[in-house]
Amino acid sequence: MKVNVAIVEDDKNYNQALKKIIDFQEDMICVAQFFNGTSALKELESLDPDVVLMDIQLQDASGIDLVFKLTETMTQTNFIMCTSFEDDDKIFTALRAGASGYLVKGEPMEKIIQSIQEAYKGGAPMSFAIAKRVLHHFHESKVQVQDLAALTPTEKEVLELLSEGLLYKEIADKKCVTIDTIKKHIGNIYRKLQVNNKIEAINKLNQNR
Amino acid sequence: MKVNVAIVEDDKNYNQALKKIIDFQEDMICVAQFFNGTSALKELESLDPDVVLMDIQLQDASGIDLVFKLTETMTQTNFIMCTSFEDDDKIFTALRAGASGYLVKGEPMEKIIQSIQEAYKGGAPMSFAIAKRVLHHFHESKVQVQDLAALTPTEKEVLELLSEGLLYKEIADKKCVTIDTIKKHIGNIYRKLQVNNKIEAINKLNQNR
DNA sequence: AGAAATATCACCCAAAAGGGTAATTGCATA
DNA sequence: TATGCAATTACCCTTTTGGGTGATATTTCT
Repeated sequence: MKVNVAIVEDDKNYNQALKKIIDFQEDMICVAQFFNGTSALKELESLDPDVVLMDIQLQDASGIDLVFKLTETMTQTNFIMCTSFEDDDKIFTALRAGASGYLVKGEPMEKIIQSIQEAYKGGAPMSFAIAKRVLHHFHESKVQVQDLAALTPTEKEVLELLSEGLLYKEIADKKCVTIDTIKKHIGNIYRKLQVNNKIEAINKLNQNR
Repeated sequence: MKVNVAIVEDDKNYNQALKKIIDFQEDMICVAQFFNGTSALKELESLDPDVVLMDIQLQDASGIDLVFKLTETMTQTNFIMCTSFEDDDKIFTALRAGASGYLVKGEPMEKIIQSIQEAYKGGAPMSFAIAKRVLHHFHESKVQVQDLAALTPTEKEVLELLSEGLLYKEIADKKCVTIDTIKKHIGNIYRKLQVNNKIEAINKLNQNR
């Protein structure tokens, strides 16, 4: 059984080139080519391809919006975003919208073929530049861990509950202590984290996870 | 120039097998083998390998802690975590600690070799199961976007400022309106998001990005 | 054993947050 | 044109939060 691939790409030459190289593979076939977002949005769902190569920048639509809408119903289809510029924000927006992979244009054809197979198998094919950004996204959390390390176990627990939206009183009830104790803990937390209110403390917490 | 690889793995057989297959490659060489965390922590830094294959579960240490410490100084080295069980939490903790890739044990040797090369080039090699989890991590954000969509542009802006830790008064000054206006906006935000305080509102915001 | 850190509770006070009601203006759409 | 929504301001009130000070018991470390 061949992998069914659809292409949404408004550069006609690139679209054609993709189709050719895909059809040239033994184990995959290009079942549809779209040159704009409107027709893709209308017809892709009924075609139900295994993998879609989706250009991010179309004249009449954003590839990200298309993926966002289409993934609602096409749960079996894997979308690979293709873009000519590596925009930091767009990577994460696209992945959140439901994309499985993210390639920059200019990848060698063999990398694209490999990515289609990887997406089909449930992986997350990405260009190196993109993978680096995604990694960096996680690595960012590493800064300033020493701040949180200064908190005692009780203080960490209180901060955790605070971050869930509990009031002082609710935390006190949960821990079976008075509200004054919680106030004391929170005062100490603020001093150690060098912040002045809940939000700033929670932001510090979130930076570290 | 060959890629210098170090192995930290307490399963002696697996460690040996890895070394053999690495040394068999033309373009890489195993420069060190460690069978416990202590010796790895002491000696890895001076060896300065290009890529380290790091077992997560060592008898005397956690591979994640090792990576956390070592990446502080070994900024040029790429760490690939190896684990026998795919623990959801551990993936993200490891990536945050500074790992470049994450493989489950049982990958074919060719996948491991390919991953070493990918890590060396700055990519993020991952087993399919892991890539799926990472993707899922992003896809999770997709739920409940409709809530935030109900906010007017002004309300979104106010919520954004609120999430940065600004006080009502500071938001009012920044937007050159009275504090009562801000209170009104925030009241509307809470109603639309069905929450009762800042923290809950900001949590909803963070779920969507 | 003594010192330091931690966890607990109490009281006071001011600032901030949250909820309710009401009114005005402008803009867009039915 | 009318209706509704968005944005703005005002005033009322209560609860929550944050900061300061001080005290006591327990645990931890030296």
